[in-house]
Amino acid sequence: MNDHPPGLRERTRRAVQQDITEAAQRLFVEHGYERTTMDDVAEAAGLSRRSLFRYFPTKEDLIVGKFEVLAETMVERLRERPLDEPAWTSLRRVFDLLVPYVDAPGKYEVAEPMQRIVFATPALLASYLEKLHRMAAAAETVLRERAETRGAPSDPTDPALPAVTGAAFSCLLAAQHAWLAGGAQETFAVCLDRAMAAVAPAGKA
Amino acid sequence: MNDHPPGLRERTRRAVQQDITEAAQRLFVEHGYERTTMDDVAEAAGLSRRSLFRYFPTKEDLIVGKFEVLAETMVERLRERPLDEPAWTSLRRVFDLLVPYVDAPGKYEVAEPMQRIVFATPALLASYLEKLHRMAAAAETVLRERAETRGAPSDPTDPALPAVTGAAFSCLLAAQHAWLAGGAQETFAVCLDRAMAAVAPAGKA
DNA sequence: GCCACTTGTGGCACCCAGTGCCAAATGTGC
DNA sequence: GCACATTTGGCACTGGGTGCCACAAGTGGC
Repeated sequence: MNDHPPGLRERTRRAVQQDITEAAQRLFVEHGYERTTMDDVAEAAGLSRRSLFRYFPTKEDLIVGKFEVLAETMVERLRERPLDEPAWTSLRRVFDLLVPYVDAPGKYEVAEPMQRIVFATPALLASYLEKLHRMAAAAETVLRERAETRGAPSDPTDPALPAVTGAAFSCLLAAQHAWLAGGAQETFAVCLDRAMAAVAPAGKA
Repeated sequence: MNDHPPGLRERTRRAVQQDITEAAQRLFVEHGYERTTMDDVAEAAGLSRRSLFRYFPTKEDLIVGKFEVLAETMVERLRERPLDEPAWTSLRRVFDLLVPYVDAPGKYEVAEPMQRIVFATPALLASYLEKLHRMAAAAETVLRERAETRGAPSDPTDPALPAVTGAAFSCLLAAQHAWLAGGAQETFAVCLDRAMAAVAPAGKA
């Protein structure tokens, strides 16, 4: 709705946001997530606690906040997939969006400790799982629309579609976990392929 | 380790716990989860805030706490399944443990609003998803052990097994959601069957 | 350049979940 | 009954998060 070339306002905001995440991640790696307070982050980022909360509404968002944007991009990509493609394949292709986030050259050193922190911190893991769940729900909606334009019944009370999309996201999570456990010796994309091949639903839903 | 016949101590504790959950659920249904404070619950249950936190370490546990026990029972049941049974089938059978919690006669009126609250409250949903994830991890461990006693390689960095167990739990979640959406016109067990049939992995992991 | 106007900032007080500590009450074993 | 362990509740404190408000800073019109 708003595609002005990014004004100065917006750019400084993004810059500050970037500064904050970097400062926060540094602190989290150094002292641990739970032992780092929002005051610490604010001080390290050079702004007031009150303003910090205007950039990141919750502490969790300092880490898992970026998935908000990702979810939207994912939905867009999903719409662009060929209409006759099986849902499972579409989802696999859409997950490629995550790849640059984890094993792009150079990104690993940053992404890896963050992911470890997420899996090690109950509150963060919970928040992350919830975000994934919302992404899955959004994906499900798109898939349902597509099924209908293709001319399918798609009973909203039938658990088949949510089950399949949910399973796909479980594979995503399993792949992420395996990638971490294996010390990133394998590509994330390879882990993802393995995980999704292991489940590979029969029904095209 | 401790199977004394439940002493008086333990019994009163359970009774109080029961009272608290009932009071809490009543308040949650009446005023909503987030607008109900722990002080409110304490007062309604007739004990001090401080003691309330000794029975339920977090507010979320007032609702999703019971899953702790459930997870243990699930693991036990999983061990009792025949060794040559495919993981997917074992998991389906184990999920039957949940059935009495949701559509036992009479339980519906209590279980249904609680589930709605969980799905409607981000914090609760997150907490619930995390518990499911832990259950899945526990199940995965058991399945891995079983695979090994059966004489299988089971590389701990292979995402196949976690993917399959994760997918199964996704089906569980989808079934629950569908059951709620359908106003419980279908049995929960039926929803579960439908969801798991829709995914039905090819590899036996 | 000044003037209105909108937007971002920081400080303050506040709410609520959760914890450590301690003294008083209450139950348990002998 | 007494000595002991456990439970309880009060209190003060931490930390995440919000509403409010006064003030600074960018923005646009002239």
